[in-house]
Amino acid sequence: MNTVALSALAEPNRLLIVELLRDGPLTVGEVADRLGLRQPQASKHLKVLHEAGIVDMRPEANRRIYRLRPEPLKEIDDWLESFRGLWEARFDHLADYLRELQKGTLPFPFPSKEDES
Amino acid sequence: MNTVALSALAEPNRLLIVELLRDGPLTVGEVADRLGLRQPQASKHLKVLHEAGIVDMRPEANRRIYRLRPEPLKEIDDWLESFRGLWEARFDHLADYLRELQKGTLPFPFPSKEDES
DNA sequence: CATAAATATTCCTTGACAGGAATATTCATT
DNA sequence: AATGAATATTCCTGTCAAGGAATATTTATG
Repeated sequence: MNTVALSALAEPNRLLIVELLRDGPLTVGEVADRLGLRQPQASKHLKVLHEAGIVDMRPEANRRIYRLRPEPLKEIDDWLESFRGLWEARFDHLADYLRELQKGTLPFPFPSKEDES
Repeated sequence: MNTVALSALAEPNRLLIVELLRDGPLTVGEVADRLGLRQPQASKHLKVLHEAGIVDMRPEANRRIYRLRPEPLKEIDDWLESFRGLWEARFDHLADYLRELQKGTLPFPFPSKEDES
């Protein structure tokens, strides 16, 4: 998998920008206003998102309108698909599992997250 | 959304570690071997993944066995769900759309990605 | 043509992070 | 107790990314 899109999304303000653009295209100024960013930072973040292919841009007179592109997000989604089995494990045989657990015949009784240091 | 897991995954070696662990738990040494990393770097990356909640750890005598945790990945997956409409747009009304486009009544005939500088 | 609005870019500083090398820690084995 | 194996931690260094401030660029408008 490509880590370019992930790096771009790992910055909190950029993640918020992406969530904003989910509801439709916005100009730089609108993004800056709604997130309380200074204009140059909004421009810079949008530039990073653009270079990562996460947004489109189209000039409209004075302004620049940025719009979300689906492809990189879909790519991450596709990657996650190969992990979906992890949390979609079925509970059809939960009773059986617990029985085995009690007999102490199972290999991996991991501690819960909370038990760890 | 939380960016902790995203930051952890944005590092190429860590992303590879996660892909390795998809097929089952591994020790530090096994991770290092399979990715051609030095042991300390493997330990450090696993530490970051652990702090991000992406992996479990359980000591086994001399070794430490790391295992993937579903929760953070599922969290990202859930977040992406709100964007899925972007690439699952239906084409039922494509003909209508093209007709409107020809009449020049539509607001957003964006340039293609390739047209951009 | 001068000015203002919207946006991009540059420069600077600071903090985080990754890898390398060395060392510390923990546990099993003899 | 001494040694070795597996792992963690520390220290160092270089790189990179983010925000602030200032400035450049582009376009509309009077």
